Amino acid sequence: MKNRVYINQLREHIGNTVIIAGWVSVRRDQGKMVFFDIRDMTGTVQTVVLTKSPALESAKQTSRESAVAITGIVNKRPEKNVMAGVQNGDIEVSVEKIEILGASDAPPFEIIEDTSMISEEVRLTYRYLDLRSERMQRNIRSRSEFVRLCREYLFNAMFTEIETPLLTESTPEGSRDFVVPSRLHPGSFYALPQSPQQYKQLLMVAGMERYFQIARAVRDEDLRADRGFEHSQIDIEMSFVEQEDVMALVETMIIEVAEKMGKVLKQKPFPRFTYAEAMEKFGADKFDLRDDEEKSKGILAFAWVHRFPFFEKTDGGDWTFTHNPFSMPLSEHIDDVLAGKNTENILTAQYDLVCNGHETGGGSIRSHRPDILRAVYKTMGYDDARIEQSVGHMLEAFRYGAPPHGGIAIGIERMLMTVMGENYLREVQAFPMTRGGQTAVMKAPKPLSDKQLSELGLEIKKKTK
RNA sequence: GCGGGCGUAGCUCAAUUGGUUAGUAGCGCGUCCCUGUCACGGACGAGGUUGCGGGUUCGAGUCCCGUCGCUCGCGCCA
Repeated sequence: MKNRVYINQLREHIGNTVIIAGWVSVRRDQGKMVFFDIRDMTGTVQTVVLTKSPALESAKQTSRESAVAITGIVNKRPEKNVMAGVQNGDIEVSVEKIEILGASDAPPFEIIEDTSMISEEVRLTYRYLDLRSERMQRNIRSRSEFVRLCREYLFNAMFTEIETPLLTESTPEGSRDFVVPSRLHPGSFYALPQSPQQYKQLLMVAGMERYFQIARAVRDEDLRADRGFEHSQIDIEMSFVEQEDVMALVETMIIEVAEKMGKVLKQKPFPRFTYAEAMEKFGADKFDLRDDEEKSKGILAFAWVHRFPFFEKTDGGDWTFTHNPFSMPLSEHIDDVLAGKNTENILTAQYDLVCNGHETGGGSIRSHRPDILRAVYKTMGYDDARIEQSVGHMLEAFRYGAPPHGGIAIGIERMLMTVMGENYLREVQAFPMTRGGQTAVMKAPKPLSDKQLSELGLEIKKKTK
Protein backbone atom coordinates (compact mmCIF):
# COMPACT_ATOMS: atom_id res chain seq x y z
CA MET A 1 0.00 0.00 0.00
CA LYS A 2 1.58 3.26 -1.13
CA ASN A 3 1.96 6.16 1.30
CA ARG A 4 0.64 4.20 4.24
CA VAL A 5 1.59 5.75 7.56
CA TYR A 6 2.03 3.53 10.61
CA ILE A 7 -0.03 4.63 13.56
CA ASN A 8 2.94 5.29 15.83
CA GLN A 9 4.30 7.69 13.17
CA LEU A 10 1.14 9.81 12.79
CA ARG A 11 2.50 12.53 15.07
CA GLU A 12 4.95 13.48 12.32
CA HIS A 13 2.10 14.14 9.91
CA ILE A 14 -0.08 16.57 11.85
CA GLY A 15 -2.01 18.73 9.42
CA ASN A 16 -1.46 16.35 6.50
CA THR A 17 -3.72 13.92 4.72
CA VAL A 18 -2.52 10.33 5.30
CA ILE A 19 -3.58 6.75 4.71
CA ILE A 20 -3.64 4.40 7.68
CA ALA A 21 -4.45 0.70 7.54
CA GLY A 22 -5.47 -1.63 10.29
CA TRP A 23 -8.39 -3.12 12.17
CA VAL A 24 -11.41 -1.55 13.82
CA SER A 25 -10.89 -2.11 17.56
CA VAL A 26 -13.80 -0.09 18.80
CA ARG A 27 -16.68 1.63 17.07
CA ARG A 28 -18.68 4.41 18.72
CA ASP A 29 -21.63 5.39 16.58
CA GLN A 30 -23.30 8.62 17.66
CA GLY A 31 -25.67 8.90 14.74
CA LYS A 32 -24.44 12.05 13.12
CA MET A 33 -20.81 11.18 13.80
CA VAL A 34 -18.92 7.95 14.27
CA PHE A 35 -15.66 7.27 16.09
CA PHE A 36 -13.41 4.32 15.31
CA ASP A 37 -10.34 3.22 17.22
CA ILE A 38 -8.02 1.86 14.53
CA ARG A 39 -5.30 -0.61 15.48
CA ASP A 40 -2.25 -1.60 13.46
CA MET A 41 0.86 -3.43 14.58
CA THR A 42 2.34 -0.23 15.98
CA GLY A 43 -0.57 1.02 18.03
CA THR A 44 -4.01 2.58 18.13
CA VAL A 45 -5.47 5.92 17.13
CA GLN A 46 -8.94 7.43 17.26
CA THR A 47 -10.49 8.36 13.96
CA VAL A 48 -13.58 10.50 13.69
CA VAL A 49 -16.13 10.55 10.91
CA LEU A 50 -17.77 13.96 11.10
CA THR A 51 -21.30 14.73 9.97
CA LYS A 52 -20.16 16.39 6.80
CA SER A 53 -17.66 13.65 5.93
CA PRO A 54 -18.35 11.82 2.67
CA ALA A 55 -17.38 8.66 4.55
CA LEU A 56 -20.37 8.73 6.90
CA GLU A 57 -22.36 6.24 4.82
CA SER A 58 -19.54 3.69 4.65
CA ALA A 59 -18.82 4.26 8.35
CA LYS A 60 -22.30 2.91 9.12
CA GLN A 61 -21.40 -0.32 7.35
CA THR A 62 -17.98 -0.77 8.93
CA SER A 63 -18.07 -3.45 11.60
CA ARG A 64 -15.70 -4.08 14.47
CA GLU A 65 -12.53 -6.05 13.62
CA SER A 66 -12.85 -5.34 9.90
CA ALA A 67 -9.60 -4.66 8.05
CA VAL A 68 -9.76 -1.13 6.67
CA ALA A 69 -7.74 1.56 4.96
CA ILE A 70 -8.63 5.07 6.05
CA THR A 71 -7.74 8.31 4.32
CA GLY A 72 -7.93 11.37 6.50
CA ILE A 73 -6.28 14.40 8.00
CA VAL A 74 -4.18 14.09 11.15
CA ASN A 75 -5.42 16.73 13.57
CA LYS A 76 -4.49 17.87 17.03
CA ARG A 77 -7.48 17.30 19.26
CA PRO A 78 -9.32 20.23 20.80
CA GLU A 79 -7.94 20.80 24.30
CA LYS A 80 -11.09 19.48 26.03
CA ASN A 81 -10.92 16.19 24.12
CA VAL A 82 -7.30 15.33 24.88
CA MET A 83 -6.93 11.96 26.65
CA ALA A 84 -3.92 12.01 28.94
CA GLY A 85 -1.78 8.88 29.22
CA VAL A 86 -3.22 7.21 26.12
CA GLN A 87 -1.23 6.57 22.95
CA ASN A 88 -2.17 9.28 20.43
CA GLY A 89 -4.51 10.73 23.06
CA ASP A 90 -3.84 14.24 21.78
CA ILE A 91 -4.36 13.58 18.06
CA GLU A 92 -7.01 11.98 15.89
CA VAL A 93 -7.61 11.30 12.22
CA SER A 94 -10.53 13.08 10.59
CA VAL A 95 -11.83 10.55 8.10
CA GLU A 96 -12.44 11.38 4.46
CA LYS A 97 -12.61 7.88 3.07
CA ILE A 98 -13.00 4.39 4.49
CA GLU A 99 -12.11 1.41 2.37
CA ILE A 100 -13.27 -1.90 3.80
CA LEU A 101 -10.53 -4.33 2.75
CA GLY A 102 -11.86 -7.25 4.74
CA ALA A 103 -15.23 -7.08 6.44
CA SER A 104 -15.56 -8.86 9.77
CA ASP A 105 -18.42 -10.86 11.21
CA ALA A 106 -19.04 -10.30 14.90
CA PRO A 107 -16.06 -12.01 16.55
CA PRO A 108 -16.89 -15.08 18.69
CA PHE A 109 -15.27 -13.48 21.72
CA GLU A 110 -14.13 -10.06 22.80
CA ILE A 111 -10.68 -9.18 21.57
CA ILE A 112 -9.73 -7.35 24.71
CA GLU A 113 -6.25 -6.55 25.99
CA ASP A 114 -5.95 -9.80 27.92
CA THR A 115 -7.96 -12.80 26.67
CA SER A 116 -6.79 -15.19 29.37
CA MET A 117 -10.30 -15.24 30.87
CA ILE A 118 -11.75 -16.71 27.67
CA SER A 119 -11.92 -20.49 27.45
CA GLU A 120 -8.84 -21.87 25.80
CA GLU A 121 -10.86 -24.10 23.50
CA VAL A 122 -12.44 -21.03 21.91
CA ARG A 123 -9.18 -19.08 21.86
CA LEU A 124 -7.38 -21.89 20.05
CA THR A 125 -10.17 -22.50 17.55
CA TYR A 126 -9.96 -18.80 16.61
CA ARG A 127 -6.27 -18.37 17.41
CA TYR A 128 -5.91 -15.82 14.62
CA LEU A 129 -8.32 -13.59 16.55
CA ASP A 130 -6.80 -14.34 19.94
CA LEU A 131 -3.42 -13.29 18.56
CA ARG A 132 -4.88 -9.85 17.75
CA SER A 133 -5.13 -9.15 21.48
CA GLU A 134 -2.60 -6.81 22.98
CA ARG A 135 -1.09 -9.35 25.32
CA MET A 136 -0.63 -12.04 22.67
CA GLN A 137 0.84 -9.52 20.22
CA ARG A 138 3.30 -8.51 22.92
CA ASN A 139 4.22 -12.12 23.73
CA ILE A 140 4.77 -13.22 20.16
CA ARG A 141 6.70 -10.08 19.20
CA SER A 142 8.86 -10.35 22.33
CA ARG A 143 9.64 -13.90 21.37
CA SER A 144 10.87 -12.71 18.00
CA GLU A 145 12.91 -10.01 19.71
CA PHE A 146 14.49 -12.53 22.08
CA VAL A 147 15.50 -14.80 19.22
CA ARG A 148 16.82 -11.87 17.19
CA LEU A 149 18.99 -10.63 20.07
CA CYS A 150 20.38 -14.12 20.69
CA ARG A 151 21.17 -14.48 17.00
CA GLU A 152 22.95 -11.15 16.90
CA TYR A 153 24.98 -11.99 19.97
CA LEU A 154 26.01 -15.37 18.59
CA PHE A 155 26.90 -14.05 15.14
CA ASN A 156 29.08 -11.45 16.83
CA ALA A 157 30.73 -14.25 18.78
CA MET A 158 31.79 -16.05 15.57
CA PHE A 159 29.01 -18.64 15.55
CA THR A 160 27.61 -20.23 12.40
CA GLU A 161 23.90 -20.98 12.13
CA ILE A 162 23.35 -24.45 10.70
CA GLU A 163 20.15 -26.41 10.15
CA THR A 164 20.10 -30.10 11.01
CA PRO A 165 17.65 -32.65 9.57
CA LEU A 166 14.02 -32.84 10.58
CA LEU A 167 13.69 -36.42 9.37
CA THR A 168 16.11 -38.48 11.36
CA GLU A 169 16.65 -41.69 13.24
CA SER A 170 14.50 -42.93 16.10
CA THR A 171 16.31 -43.42 19.37
CA PRO A 172 14.90 -45.87 21.89
CA GLU A 173 16.57 -44.05 24.80
CA GLY A 174 15.04 -40.97 26.30
CA SER A 175 11.58 -39.75 25.43
CA ARG A 176 9.10 -41.24 23.01
CA ASP A 177 9.63 -40.28 19.38
CA PHE A 178 7.20 -38.85 16.89
CA VAL A 179 7.67 -41.04 13.85
CA VAL A 180 7.11 -40.53 10.15
CA PRO A 181 6.45 -43.49 7.87
CA SER A 182 8.69 -43.86 4.84
CA ARG A 183 7.06 -44.27 1.44
CA LEU A 184 10.28 -45.36 -0.27
CA HIS A 185 11.03 -47.87 2.48
CA PRO A 186 7.66 -49.35 3.46
CA GLY A 187 7.66 -50.53 7.05
CA SER A 188 10.49 -48.20 8.02
CA PHE A 189 10.17 -44.90 9.84
CA TYR A 190 11.95 -41.64 10.37
CA ALA A 191 11.73 -39.88 13.71
CA LEU A 192 11.38 -36.17 14.34
CA PRO A 193 14.27 -34.86 16.42
CA GLN A 194 13.95 -34.68 20.21
CA SER A 195 17.06 -32.53 19.98
CA PRO A 196 19.82 -31.96 17.41
CA GLN A 197 22.21 -33.53 19.92
CA GLN A 198 24.05 -35.98 17.71
CA TYR A 199 24.14 -33.78 14.62
CA LYS A 200 25.59 -30.84 16.50
CA GLN A 201 28.30 -33.04 17.94
CA LEU A 202 29.06 -34.31 14.45
CA LEU A 203 29.35 -30.65 13.38
CA MET A 204 32.07 -30.28 15.99
CA VAL A 205 33.92 -33.24 14.49
CA ALA A 206 33.32 -31.51 11.15
CA GLY A 207 35.34 -28.49 12.24
CA MET A 208 32.52 -25.96 12.47
CA GLU A 209 33.76 -25.07 15.99
CA ARG A 210 30.92 -22.75 16.92
CA TYR A 211 27.42 -23.80 15.88
CA PHE A 212 24.00 -22.59 16.81
CA GLN A 213 20.49 -23.20 15.56
CA ILE A 214 16.99 -22.10 16.40
CA ALA A 215 15.95 -25.71 16.60
CA ARG A 216 12.53 -27.27 16.89
CA ALA A 217 12.43 -30.27 19.19
CA VAL A 218 9.56 -32.74 19.35
CA ARG A 219 8.69 -35.27 22.04
CA ASP A 220 5.68 -37.56 22.24
CA GLU A 221 5.16 -37.31 25.99
CA ASP A 222 2.06 -36.15 27.85
CA LEU A 223 1.67 -32.38 28.02
CA ARG A 224 1.91 -29.98 30.93
CA ALA A 225 1.47 -26.27 31.54
CA ASP A 226 5.15 -25.74 30.73
CA ARG A 227 5.64 -28.58 28.26
CA GLY A 228 4.23 -29.25 24.79
CA PHE A 229 4.84 -31.76 22.02
CA GLU A 230 6.88 -29.14 20.19
CA HIS A 231 9.20 -26.54 21.53
CA SER A 232 12.06 -24.45 20.20
CA GLN A 233 15.50 -24.02 21.58
CA ILE A 234 18.56 -21.88 21.03
CA ASP A 235 20.84 -24.83 20.41
CA ILE A 236 24.56 -24.16 20.87
CA GLU A 237 27.69 -26.28 20.58
CA MET A 238 31.35 -25.18 20.84
CA SER A 239 34.69 -26.88 20.30
CA PHE A 240 37.86 -26.67 22.43
CA VAL A 241 35.90 -25.53 25.45
CA GLU A 242 35.48 -26.48 29.06
CA GLN A 243 32.42 -26.13 31.24
CA GLU A 244 33.41 -22.62 32.35
CA ASP A 245 33.67 -21.42 28.74
CA VAL A 246 30.16 -22.50 27.78
CA MET A 247 28.62 -21.18 30.98
CA ALA A 248 30.41 -17.83 30.62
CA LEU A 249 29.27 -17.38 27.01
CA VAL A 250 25.65 -18.27 27.78
CA GLU A 251 25.57 -16.13 30.89
CA THR A 252 26.91 -13.10 29.03
CA MET A 253 24.39 -13.66 26.25
CA ILE A 254 21.42 -14.02 28.58
CA ILE A 255 22.37 -10.94 30.61
CA GLU A 256 22.80 -8.86 27.47
CA VAL A 257 19.59 -10.07 25.83
CA ALA A 258 17.48 -9.77 28.99
CA GLU A 259 18.71 -6.26 29.72
CA LYS A 260 18.19 -5.15 26.14
CA MET A 261 14.60 -6.36 26.56
CA GLY A 262 14.30 -4.08 29.57
CA LYS A 263 14.41 -6.81 32.20
CA VAL A 264 16.00 -6.53 35.61
CA LEU A 265 18.16 -9.39 36.91
CA LYS A 266 18.26 -10.22 40.57
CA GLN A 267 21.89 -11.27 40.63
CA LYS A 268 24.84 -11.34 38.30
CA PRO A 269 27.01 -13.18 37.84
CA PHE A 270 24.45 -15.93 38.24
CA PRO A 271 24.75 -17.85 41.53
CA ARG A 272 25.78 -21.49 41.25
CA PHE A 273 24.52 -24.44 43.18
CA THR A 274 25.70 -28.01 43.04
CA TYR A 275 22.92 -30.51 42.54
CA ALA A 276 23.45 -31.68 46.11
CA GLU A 277 23.19 -28.12 47.46
CA ALA A 278 20.05 -27.43 45.46
CA MET A 279 18.36 -30.59 46.65
CA GLU A 280 19.25 -29.81 50.24
CA LYS A 281 18.26 -26.16 50.08
CA PHE A 282 15.21 -26.26 47.77
CA GLY A 283 14.31 -29.94 47.59
CA ALA A 284 14.49 -29.70 43.78
CA ASP A 285 16.94 -29.01 40.99
CA LYS A 286 14.85 -26.03 39.85
CA PHE A 287 13.82 -23.27 42.20
CA ASP A 288 12.70 -19.66 42.49
CA LEU A 289 15.17 -17.33 44.22
CA ARG A 290 12.87 -14.29 44.23
CA ASP A 291 11.02 -12.85 47.20
CA ASP A 292 7.44 -11.66 46.81
CA GLU A 293 8.41 -8.10 45.98
CA GLU A 294 10.80 -9.25 43.25
CA LYS A 295 8.07 -11.49 41.86
CA SER A 296 5.63 -8.60 41.62
CA LYS A 297 8.25 -6.53 39.80
CA GLY A 298 8.92 -9.25 37.25
CA ILE A 299 12.58 -9.54 38.17
CA LEU A 300 14.46 -12.49 36.66
CA ALA A 301 16.48 -14.66 39.03
CA PHE A 302 18.85 -16.90 37.12
CA ALA A 303 21.02 -19.56 38.69
CA TRP A 304 23.18 -22.44 37.55
CA VAL A 305 22.93 -25.97 38.84
CA HIS A 306 25.87 -28.27 38.17
CA ARG A 307 27.64 -31.41 39.42
CA PHE A 308 24.67 -33.66 38.68
CA PRO A 309 24.82 -37.41 39.27
CA PHE A 310 25.51 -39.16 35.98
CA PHE A 311 23.52 -42.32 36.64
CA GLU A 312 20.44 -43.42 38.49
CA LYS A 313 18.81 -46.80 39.07
CA THR A 314 15.76 -47.73 37.02
CA ASP A 315 12.81 -49.56 38.53
CA GLY A 316 14.31 -52.69 37.06
CA GLY A 317 17.53 -52.11 39.00
CA ASP A 318 19.68 -51.23 35.98
CA TRP A 319 21.69 -48.05 35.68
CA THR A 320 20.52 -45.37 33.32
CA PHE A 321 21.65 -41.79 32.65
CA THR A 322 19.97 -38.90 34.44
CA HIS A 323 20.42 -36.24 31.75
CA ASN A 324 22.46 -37.13 28.70
CA PRO A 325 24.51 -40.19 27.86
CA PHE A 326 26.82 -38.11 25.66
CA SER A 327 27.93 -36.03 28.64
CA MET A 328 31.44 -36.27 29.99
CA PRO A 329 31.93 -37.48 33.53
CA LEU A 330 33.72 -34.92 35.71
CA SER A 331 37.45 -35.42 35.19
CA GLU A 332 37.98 -36.88 38.67
CA HIS A 333 35.43 -39.60 37.84
CA ILE A 334 36.65 -40.64 34.40
CA ASP A 335 38.76 -43.48 35.75
CA ASP A 336 35.79 -44.86 37.68
CA VAL A 337 33.59 -44.77 34.58
CA LEU A 338 36.25 -46.56 32.54
CA ALA A 339 36.59 -49.14 35.32
CA GLY A 340 32.82 -49.46 35.70
CA LYS A 341 32.89 -48.86 39.43
CA ASN A 342 31.58 -46.37 42.00
CA THR A 343 28.69 -45.74 39.59
CA GLU A 344 26.34 -44.20 42.16
CA ASN A 345 28.84 -41.42 42.97
CA ILE A 346 29.88 -40.44 39.45
CA LEU A 347 29.10 -36.83 38.59
CA THR A 348 28.65 -35.38 35.12
CA ALA A 349 29.79 -32.14 33.49
CA GLN A 350 26.14 -31.15 33.11
CA TYR A 351 24.84 -27.66 33.86
CA ASP A 352 21.25 -26.45 33.99
CA LEU A 353 20.18 -22.82 33.76
CA VAL A 354 17.31 -22.17 36.15
CA CYS A 355 15.14 -19.06 36.19
CA ASN A 356 12.16 -18.19 38.41
CA GLY A 357 11.43 -21.84 39.17
CA HIS A 358 11.78 -23.13 35.61
CA GLU A 359 14.53 -25.10 33.99
CA THR A 360 15.24 -22.77 31.07
CA GLY A 361 18.34 -24.43 29.69
CA GLY A 362 20.62 -27.38 30.02
CA GLY A 363 23.89 -28.54 28.54
CA SER A 364 27.08 -30.38 29.15
CA ILE A 365 30.62 -31.04 28.08
CA ARG A 366 30.43 -34.15 25.89
CA SER A 367 32.44 -37.31 25.75
CA HIS A 368 34.60 -36.85 22.69
CA ARG A 369 36.66 -39.91 23.59
CA PRO A 370 35.18 -43.13 22.23
CA ASP A 371 36.42 -45.14 25.22
CA ILE A 372 34.50 -42.97 27.69
CA LEU A 373 31.27 -42.98 25.67
CA ARG A 374 31.57 -46.75 25.29
CA ALA A 375 32.11 -47.14 29.04
CA VAL A 376 28.98 -45.10 29.77
CA TYR A 377 26.89 -47.46 27.66
CA LYS A 378 28.59 -50.48 29.28
CA THR A 379 27.57 -49.08 32.67
CA MET A 380 24.00 -48.96 31.41
CA GLY A 381 24.20 -52.65 30.61
CA TYR A 382 24.68 -52.42 26.84
CA ASP A 383 26.73 -55.19 25.24
CA ASP A 384 29.09 -54.45 22.35
CA ALA A 385 26.55 -55.27 19.67
CA ARG A 386 23.92 -52.98 21.17
CA ILE A 387 26.43 -50.17 21.68
CA GLU A 388 27.41 -50.50 18.04
CA GLN A 389 23.78 -50.35 16.97
CA SER A 390 22.93 -47.33 19.16
CA VAL A 391 25.97 -45.06 18.92
CA GLY A 392 28.36 -46.90 16.60
CA HIS A 393 28.26 -43.97 14.18
CA MET A 394 29.31 -41.57 16.97
CA LEU A 395 32.11 -43.84 18.16
CA GLU A 396 33.27 -44.08 14.56
CA ALA A 397 33.16 -40.29 14.10
CA PHE A 398 35.11 -39.74 17.31
CA ARG A 399 37.99 -41.79 15.89
CA TYR A 400 38.81 -38.99 13.45
CA GLY A 401 40.21 -36.16 15.51
CA ALA A 402 37.17 -35.22 17.58
CA PRO A 403 37.78 -31.94 19.42
CA PRO A 404 36.73 -31.60 23.04
CA HIS A 405 33.34 -29.91 22.88
CA GLY A 406 30.25 -28.98 24.78
CA GLY A 407 27.14 -26.91 24.47
CA ILE A 408 23.74 -26.02 25.75
CA ALA A 409 20.13 -25.66 24.69
CA ILE A 410 18.07 -22.70 25.90
CA GLY A 411 14.35 -23.42 25.86
CA ILE A 412 12.74 -20.51 24.06
CA GLU A 413 9.22 -21.02 25.43
CA ARG A 414 10.37 -21.55 29.00
CA MET A 415 12.58 -18.49 28.74
CA LEU A 416 9.81 -16.35 27.27
CA MET A 417 7.33 -17.53 29.89
CA THR A 418 9.63 -16.29 32.62
CA VAL A 419 10.48 -13.08 30.80
CA MET A 420 6.82 -12.27 30.05
CA GLY A 421 5.53 -13.48 33.42
CA GLU A 422 3.29 -16.10 31.83
CA ASN A 423 2.39 -19.39 33.52
CA TYR A 424 1.62 -21.41 30.41
CA LEU A 425 3.86 -22.35 27.51
CA ARG A 426 0.93 -21.94 25.12
CA GLU A 427 0.83 -18.20 25.83
CA VAL A 428 4.17 -17.70 24.08
CA GLN A 429 3.48 -19.98 21.11
CA ALA A 430 1.57 -18.67 18.10
CA PHE A 431 -0.29 -21.91 17.38
CA PRO A 432 -0.07 -24.26 20.33
CA MET A 433 -1.87 -27.55 20.85
CA THR A 434 -4.46 -28.51 23.38
CA ARG A 435 -3.40 -30.80 26.17
CA GLY A 436 -5.11 -33.60 24.29
CA GLY A 437 -2.74 -33.08 21.36
CA GLN A 438 -5.15 -31.36 18.97
CA THR A 439 -3.72 -28.54 16.90
CA ALA A 440 -5.03 -24.97 16.97
CA VAL A 441 -7.47 -23.85 14.23
CA MET A 442 -6.87 -26.97 12.11
CA LYS A 443 -7.94 -30.16 13.75
CA ALA A 444 -4.98 -32.54 13.48
CA PRO A 445 -4.40 -35.38 13.95
CA LYS A 446 -6.79 -36.95 11.47
CA PRO A 447 -7.02 -40.33 9.74
CA LEU A 448 -5.29 -40.79 6.39
CA SER A 449 -7.09 -41.85 3.25
CA ASP A 450 -6.82 -45.46 2.14
CA LYS A 451 -4.72 -44.27 -0.80
CA GLN A 452 -2.21 -42.55 1.47
CA LEU A 453 -2.07 -45.54 3.78
CA SER A 454 -1.47 -47.88 0.91
CA GLU A 455 1.34 -45.73 -0.48
CA LEU A 456 2.99 -45.86 2.92
CA GLY A 457 2.46 -49.59 3.26
CA LEU A 458 0.42 -49.07 6.42
CA GLU A 459 -2.65 -50.83 7.74
CA ILE A 460 -4.75 -49.50 10.58
CA LYS A 461 -5.49 -52.06 13.21
CA LYS A 462 -8.93 -51.51 14.68
CA LYS A 463 -8.69 -50.74 18.37
CA THR A 464 -10.14 -53.50 20.53
CA LYS A 465 -11.31 -52.89 24.04
C1' G B 1 -2.01 -44.97 32.43
C1' C B 2 -3.79 -42.51 37.35
C1' G B 3 -6.05 -38.54 40.35
C1' G B 4 -8.46 -33.49 40.83
C1' G B 5 -11.44 -29.39 38.54
C1' C B 6 -14.68 -27.77 34.69
C1' G B 7 -18.63 -28.27 30.57
C1' U B 8 -25.80 -23.84 30.93
C1' A B 9 -27.03 -18.14 25.08
C1' G B 10 -21.56 -16.11 20.47
C1' C B 11 -18.41 -14.77 25.25
C1' U B 12 -18.37 -14.39 30.81
C1' C B 13 -21.43 -16.31 34.39
C1' A B 14 -26.47 -17.16 37.65
C1' A B 15 -30.20 -20.74 38.76
C1' U B 16 -32.07 -22.58 47.34
C1' U B 17 -32.23 -29.27 50.09
C1' G B 18 -34.15 -32.22 42.94
C1' G B 19 -39.82 -28.48 42.04
C1' U B 20 -43.69 -24.38 37.22
C1' U B 21 -42.22 -22.29 30.90
C1' A B 22 -33.87 -22.03 32.17
C1' G B 23 -31.94 -15.63 33.75
C1' U B 24 -35.85 -8.30 33.50
C1' A B 25 -28.02 -11.10 34.17
C1' G B 26 -23.36 -8.40 32.04
C1' C B 27 -20.77 -8.08 27.36
C1' G B 28 -21.63 -9.00 22.27
C1' C B 29 -25.50 -9.14 18.23
C1' G B 30 -30.15 -6.76 15.48
C1' U B 31 -33.56 -2.39 14.84
C1' C B 32 -34.30 2.63 16.28
C1' C B 33 -32.62 7.50 18.78
C1' C B 34 -28.24 10.53 19.75
C1' U B 35 -22.87 16.35 16.78
C1' G B 36 -17.22 15.12 20.82
C1' U B 37 -17.35 10.02 22.19
C1' C B 38 -13.12 7.18 23.89
C1' A B 39 -15.27 0.06 27.25
C1' C B 40 -20.00 6.48 24.55
C1' G B 41 -25.05 6.74 26.11
C1' G B 42 -30.56 5.59 25.65
C1' A B 43 -35.06 2.49 23.99
C1' C B 44 -36.74 -2.05 22.15
C1' G B 45 -35.63 -7.02 20.46
C1' A B 46 -33.63 -11.76 19.03
C1' G B 47 -30.81 -15.56 20.94
C1' G B 48 -30.89 -22.32 24.85
C1' U B 49 -31.62 -30.13 22.68
C1' U B 50 -27.95 -27.15 30.05
C1' G B 51 -21.34 -31.49 25.86
C1' C B 52 -23.45 -36.49 24.47
C1' G B 53 -25.96 -41.33 25.97
C1' G B 54 -28.40 -44.00 29.70
C1' G B 55 -30.49 -44.48 34.76
C1' U B 56 -33.10 -43.09 39.52
C1' U B 57 -37.61 -40.05 40.38
C1' C B 58 -44.31 -37.86 40.07
C1' G B 59 -40.39 -34.32 38.54
C1' A B 60 -33.14 -33.78 36.76
C1' G B 61 -29.09 -28.08 34.69
C1' U B 62 -28.95 -30.17 39.85
C1' C B 63 -28.40 -37.10 42.00
C1' C B 64 -26.07 -41.92 39.81
C1' C B 65 -23.46 -44.66 35.69
C1' G B 66 -21.03 -44.35 31.06
C1' U B 67 -18.80 -41.42 27.33
C1' C B 68 -16.52 -37.10 24.87
C1' G B 69 -13.95 -32.50 25.27
C1' C B 70 -11.01 -28.77 27.98
C1' U B 71 -7.74 -28.10 32.01
C1' C B 72 -4.22 -28.81 36.53
C1' G B 73 -1.08 -32.37 38.76
C1' C B 74 1.31 -37.51 39.22
C1' G B 75 3.53 -41.25 36.11
C1' C B 76 6.34 -40.04 31.81
C1' C B 77 9.51 -36.09 29.86
C1' A B 78 18.21 -37.99 28.33
